[in-house]
Amino acid sequence: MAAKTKADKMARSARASTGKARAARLKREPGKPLYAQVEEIIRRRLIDNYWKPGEMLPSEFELAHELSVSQGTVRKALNDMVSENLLERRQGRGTFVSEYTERRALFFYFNLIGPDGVRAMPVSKILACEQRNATEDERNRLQLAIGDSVIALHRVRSLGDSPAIVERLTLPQKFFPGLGNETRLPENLYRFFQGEYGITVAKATESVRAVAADPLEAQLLSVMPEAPLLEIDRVAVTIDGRPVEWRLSRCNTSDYRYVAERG
Amino acid sequence: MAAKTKADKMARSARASTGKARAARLKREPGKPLYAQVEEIIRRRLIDNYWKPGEMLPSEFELAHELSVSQGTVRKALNDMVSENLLERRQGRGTFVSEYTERRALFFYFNLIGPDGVRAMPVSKILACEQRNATEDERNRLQLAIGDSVIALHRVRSLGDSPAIVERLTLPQKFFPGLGNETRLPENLYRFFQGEYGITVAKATESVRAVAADPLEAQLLSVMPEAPLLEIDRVAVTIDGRPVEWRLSRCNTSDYRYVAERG
DNA sequence: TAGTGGTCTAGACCACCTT
DNA sequence: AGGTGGTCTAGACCACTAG
Repeated sequence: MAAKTKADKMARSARASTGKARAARLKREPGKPLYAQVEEIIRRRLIDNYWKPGEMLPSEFELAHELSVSQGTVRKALNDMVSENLLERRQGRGTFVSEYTERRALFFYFNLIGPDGVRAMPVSKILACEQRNATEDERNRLQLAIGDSVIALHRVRSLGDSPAIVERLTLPQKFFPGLGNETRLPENLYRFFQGEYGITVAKATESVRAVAADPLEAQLLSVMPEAPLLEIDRVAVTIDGRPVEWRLSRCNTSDYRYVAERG
Repeated sequence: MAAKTKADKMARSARASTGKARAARLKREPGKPLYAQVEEIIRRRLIDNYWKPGEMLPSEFELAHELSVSQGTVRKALNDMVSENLLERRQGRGTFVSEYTERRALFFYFNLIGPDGVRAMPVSKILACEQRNATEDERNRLQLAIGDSVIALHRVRSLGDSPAIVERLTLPQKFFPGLGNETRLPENLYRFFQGEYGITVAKATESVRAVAADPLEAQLLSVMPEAPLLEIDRVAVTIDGRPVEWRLSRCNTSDYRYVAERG
């Protein structure tokens, strides 16, 4: 994916010149550091898919020359964006736009782990998929207007042979043209969003609480009605802060735990 | 707390020279960056309480001179430690050792929030406090040996007038000499640890799951037996990685949520 | 061997806080 | 006014990766 052909390289150079023409030459602005302006420009190009996931950016030196700043300033901007997980840098290789790999997805967006500390990709079965107008809750969570359409998914996910999670997903229709009443979707949804719709999920906010299983959930998860379930409420947003998914998961945590680091 | 008197300053200078004598002059080591060595030295001094919480460190220039490296190298080390929450830097003021303030404690170590998004400090009531030998679970969590003694606390914490959390705390006796069968402890425990025992909690690992309330918990929290509760399992560790507290909290999350950021 | 990022230095100037 | 950290530059050398 990261391998570069000569054609790729030439295409990139061609775009680079249009980029140079487009980018106003950076000038000192009071109260706004140069490196912040560099970050904005790079962020903009990521949002516009000018540099695509997995692609290599120009070297520090090239960027510095293009934007008329020093290499050190570009370096600070790039390193800042690495800590936002937008870029990855490897000594001797280059700077790359982050991709959703299986490993990344597991690490960042699936923090249920088994008693042995191992994370496993779940297997999903879609129970229902419909298009309809957003409810009030959905409009609030996803910043939608009255009358906006959403795709609503209902699915069960299994961890190690047994059903463990019941999940309701809501996606704004406008971000996913052509995605209709699917019965089959890939397990790694965020990579699918990125590959098929150019939607890059950059981060997510989650909150969790304990709830009692309703009869349907109890049946789907093979637990007693009223059994305690862990509810995970997640809103995923793009690099530019637009919410693209609301996910409400209810998990049987008798064998799994949700982990977090503090400090 | 951060205000500096002349006496403070002179005491610091006096210690600084002993520090200089102690610290081997830094030299290039293959495979180990200079800034990493600077970090180690500073970290060591924090662990030894050579610089105490709230205290100001020498300026970049002074540290650079003392360790015979450039100011930029010291800067990188200090900024790295800021992102670990060990230090705080403020333009025009100086670099300070992090303290547990009320605000910090709430933000980092109390992530239950109300429906309005507000965090409130809970009020605790201690039900029991005993000294005894560590159980096997406790030995594993706190890295203790057979026969090591612990202080075990059982308490109920209220959020906004109603009891919301039942908590069991286990502290290795060896870290808290003289702490016995207390019935009264301050609400901000980590600041208490720091002030009274020189124990600085640097980070914590938490995992959560949903459980059913047992009869005692149900009574203490005024919920039905078997009601779903959020269990938070936390191990807090010091700067040098020694576990100093195991905390098992069971929370009524009908009004509160546990939040996390991903990405 | 050429090109990349990683480290390190030295020095300039700015923004902010304290006195 | 003097001291602090924040920004920015320019250039040197090292470590790693690739062809």
